Amino acid sequence: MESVNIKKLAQLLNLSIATVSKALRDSYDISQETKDKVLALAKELNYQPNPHASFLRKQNSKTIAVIIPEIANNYFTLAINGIESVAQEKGYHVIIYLSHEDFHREVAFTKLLHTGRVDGVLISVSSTTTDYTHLHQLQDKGLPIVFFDRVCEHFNTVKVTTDDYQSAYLAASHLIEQGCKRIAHLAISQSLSIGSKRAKGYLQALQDNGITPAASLLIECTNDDEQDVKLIRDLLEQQQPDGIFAAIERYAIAGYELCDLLGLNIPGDVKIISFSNLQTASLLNPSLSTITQPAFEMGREAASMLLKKLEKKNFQLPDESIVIQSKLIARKSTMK
Amino acid sequence: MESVNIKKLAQLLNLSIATVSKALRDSYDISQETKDKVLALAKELNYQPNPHASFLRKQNSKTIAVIIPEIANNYFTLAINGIESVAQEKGYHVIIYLSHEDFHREVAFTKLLHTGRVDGVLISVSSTTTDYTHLHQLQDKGLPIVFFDRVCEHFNTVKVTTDDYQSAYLAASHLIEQGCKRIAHLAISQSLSIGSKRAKGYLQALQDNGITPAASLLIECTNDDEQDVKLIRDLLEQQQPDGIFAAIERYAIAGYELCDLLGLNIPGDVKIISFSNLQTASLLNPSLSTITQPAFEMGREAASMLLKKLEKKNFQLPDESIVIQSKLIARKSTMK
DNA sequence: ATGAAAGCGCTAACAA
DNA sequence: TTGTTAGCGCTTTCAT
Repeated sequence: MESVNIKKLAQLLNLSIATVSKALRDSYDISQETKDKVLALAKELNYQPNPHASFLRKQNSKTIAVIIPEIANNYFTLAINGIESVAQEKGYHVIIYLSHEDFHREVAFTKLLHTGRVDGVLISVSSTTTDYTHLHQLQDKGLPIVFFDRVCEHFNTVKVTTDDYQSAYLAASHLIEQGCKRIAHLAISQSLSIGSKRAKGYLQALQDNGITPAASLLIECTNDDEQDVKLIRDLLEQQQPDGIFAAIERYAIAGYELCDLLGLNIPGDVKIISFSNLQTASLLNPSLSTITQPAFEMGREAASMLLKKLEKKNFQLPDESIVIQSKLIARKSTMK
Repeated sequence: MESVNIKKLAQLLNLSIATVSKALRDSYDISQETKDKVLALAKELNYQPNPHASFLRKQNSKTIAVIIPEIANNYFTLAINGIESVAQEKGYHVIIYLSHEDFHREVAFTKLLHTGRVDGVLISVSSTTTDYTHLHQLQDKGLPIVFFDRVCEHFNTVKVTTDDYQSAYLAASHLIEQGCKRIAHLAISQSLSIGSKRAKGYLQALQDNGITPAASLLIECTNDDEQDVKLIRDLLEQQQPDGIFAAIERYAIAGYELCDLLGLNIPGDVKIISFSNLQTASLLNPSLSTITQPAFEMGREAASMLLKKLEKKNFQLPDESIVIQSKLIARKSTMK
């Protein structure tokens, strides 16, 4: 790779390397004339500063890491869109790491970030993460971290979430309003912030409406499709719920498939509502009632905070949650 | 960021920097004893080599760029999964760039890659890209480029595609078999490789079955949802096709929504089949017949070739197409 | 207004 | 077997 570097520009212009460097950053002790010459040549040769060399001096890489559990997931792709929109605007590069819901991979990734590869980290933790020392170690090294969606509550930084408790409460309440009595919750790992909040919202809604929650109706699903199918099938067959509130889209999809298989009518036999960012929710058979998360905005907000920290020397990431509301959209799957 | 570097290790161990460096890469002229000491301390302090400093010497960043038009798209997320699986296995980092179907952004990204930020590029070009000089310039600098899905036919490198022509031919043939006479094609930009191939396959299938293709039934859709809706609506209302073959998922979704709106029955009034990697194709109302692309495998294959080139000094990327077949899955939307 | 030179962390050629 | 040193491309302080 024979690239154009400052040295070459300097040679061609009969200037010193230092002068060229300063001209490129528009330093005020370089004459306009020289600047013009330098800029013109730089443009002509498509000069790009070497980011690695810059890093060594400036200690910044203009790169951020995004660590997420998976990517074939509408929530996360929309969040990435939000993140990328901010990154592109500010000239940052985005490295994507997929933990595949595996704590050990997540730890391995963070280890790779200990030395300058990125300037900051956006993370939504894996469902098997219960220990956050790998992230604390990163933070101790001075790397800013911002959480989104699946956050660590007791971490001194910004955490961008949606109103999981409230939305779950509304989802369960909606099922009750539509006449459901035996409402099941397909929960995601209770060690996740979103898992416990959504479950709590569900439980509270039942209680507030005089329904005693049954342990047999609160199913903690997994990351394994096959196992989830078994769990949900058992639920449908043995517990005969008349309402299902799915904590994530994947569980709702499995629910649809199983109802199909078992000959259960939605919403006649069982009504379903789910946290979901599915574009085709309204085209499903029947259309799926959803709690739609502000995925793009969450990504955007998380990235904005991180980049603000990176760009403004006096700005510290506050220890606070930024909550952006979800929307409940009732469709046919919860119709009376 | 006060990180552990080689200097610090050397000081703590009373060794020279060079010795430590060699011990870390397991050089054979360092004693086992020294190696053990070095490795132990490195592990204890969680030493990570600074990638930027390494780059300056070794001219490799262990990073690849993935440039794609968009990410909220099942094909691309699956492809990224494939790419990431290879990258993770080989210890490479993946930077994602989203061109949002905009040629100028694509060019801007490639400009940023001219100086060592990445070792190689995987790209699926934007639908507004007709000029490939930005990519030739990159290649001229010695950066290996591998295309996938939306390729540039006349580019001297590996191009990973699916059998677009053949699959389109099959899709159109399938509609004919199901009794369709007036078959429309919702085409994607004809300047894209996939756009023209899919259209050609469609046209050939009609001709081979004694149907004269009508220009009014070949609609080139756009990147703008609103405009597409108008185009498809006009098609449905004015041309009354009894079959639609959509080149990409998004057009089929729009078709579903419009049939709903216009009171057209699928598959009674109009049958629909689409290139699509939608997970919920079978849950739509009615379930959608698809040509499902081997997205994961395509990403995996493209990344494998690129990394092979990066890792093996004597391997040159051949000027060839690697074609992985798609599968036609007939569902209710094309039922007789 | 311009240039010389040090140094960021690392590797590798060469010396000891 | 270990150490010294030059240099990757850049920024920045300090001369000139």
